Amino acid sequence: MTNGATPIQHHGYGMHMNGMLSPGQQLHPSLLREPDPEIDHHEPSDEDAPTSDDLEQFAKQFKQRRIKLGFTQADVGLVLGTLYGNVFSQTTICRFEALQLSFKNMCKLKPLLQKWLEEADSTSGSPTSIDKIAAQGRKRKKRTGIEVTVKGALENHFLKQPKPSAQEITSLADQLQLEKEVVRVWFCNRRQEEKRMTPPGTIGPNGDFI
Amino acid sequence: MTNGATPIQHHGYGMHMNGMLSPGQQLHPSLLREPDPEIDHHEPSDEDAPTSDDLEQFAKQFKQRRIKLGFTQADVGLVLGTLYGNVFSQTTICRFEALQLSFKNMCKLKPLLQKWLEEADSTSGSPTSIDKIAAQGRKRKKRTGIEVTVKGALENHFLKQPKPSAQEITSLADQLQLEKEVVRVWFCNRRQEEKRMTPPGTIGPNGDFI
DNA sequence: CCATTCATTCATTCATTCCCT
DNA sequence: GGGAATGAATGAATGAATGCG
Repeated sequence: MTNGATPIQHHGYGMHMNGMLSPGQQLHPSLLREPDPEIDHHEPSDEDAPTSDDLEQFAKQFKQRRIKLGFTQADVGLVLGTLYGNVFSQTTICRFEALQLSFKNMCKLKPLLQKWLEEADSTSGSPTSIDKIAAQGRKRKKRTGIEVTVKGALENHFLKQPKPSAQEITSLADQLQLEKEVVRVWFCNRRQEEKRMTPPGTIGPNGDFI
Repeated sequence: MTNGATPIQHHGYGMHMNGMLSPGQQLHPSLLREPDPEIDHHEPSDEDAPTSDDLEQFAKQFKQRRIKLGFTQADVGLVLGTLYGNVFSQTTICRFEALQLSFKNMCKLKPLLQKWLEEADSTSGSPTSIDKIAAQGRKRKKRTGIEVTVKGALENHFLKQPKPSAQEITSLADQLQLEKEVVRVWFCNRRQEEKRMTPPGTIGPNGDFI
């Protein structure tokens, strides 16, 4: 649900109505200000091309400040929308903090988050209307649960061949009793994983980079 | 998970404004080092994956020492925060001692508690004031009380089908006169329970493992 | 005070969209 | 048809409130 608080109980299922925060979620009190009129401030002004270290550093700092200020990841995502017109999900903020985005993507988001951080201090509780854009209706495929053992098999294949051909996918899907599409998507996602700032297997026990 | 390493993160922030410790309680630094004959101490070196037995052993030992030292579970949770930056609730410490966390979670917490245990003796002054970040009002949903009979019904369904679909949840909620969300959360929690080191139904009357 | 139950926040996995070419 | 950005749904970690003895 996500809908904050309405007692209304059932709505059609399968539809989205998304965009929502977790149920019962109450937004940070100071949420929402007006959209910044000059969204277009993308001067090459200062921070261009950050280094990996910059990003790592910033991400850490960002997280700390966010927490101190009492915002959840979801809050931040929403505020970005009201500030700059781009709403982001909790997922994305989470990934940013954990450096689980591509370098390029990190660079893109950094300025937005940075600006938010700078402005976050000013208090003000304006009310808000989070007008969630109402949904649009496509029904989403039911999430497929992949067995651990099956995942292992996929992982093995990936190590041998990260970009299987259509046929390989088909036969693999066949063997593993999965839809072909599911297998294809799995590989897409797995490949993306390799491209993050912190690819699988690069983080030490303490969160240090290797 | 893709890899065994723990991801960066740590949590423990919180805005809790409560004062959970009772006022009278003072952590007293009477440090008695008791000669525990059979401490299974791994070298301070690092954390290698402990076995279930290690954990069980440690948890028991930890509890004993904690009590001897005169700390409550809440105290420990708080001190961890001041020592290492991660505050934990009484609940979490309780779960640790009772092995009611996932194996992975137990492994994560063990080093911290171990370290605290080692250092607990040397203290005497309790430094620190917990920096309370002013939390403010994000309102929490009122806790729903679920009737015993209703719980029974949920439990039955769980045994048949631990992962009900959205529709099942809806209809169940309908039958039981509960909010859909409450039902969904109930199932989430129930599933988690199964994943603890000591799942429901595995403890004998004496607290022994089965 | 400790234990348990309902609830929230953070992390990960499967899925979708939008280019591209 | 793939890659990149991004999200919903789900799982995992953790807590507040309550129960209880």
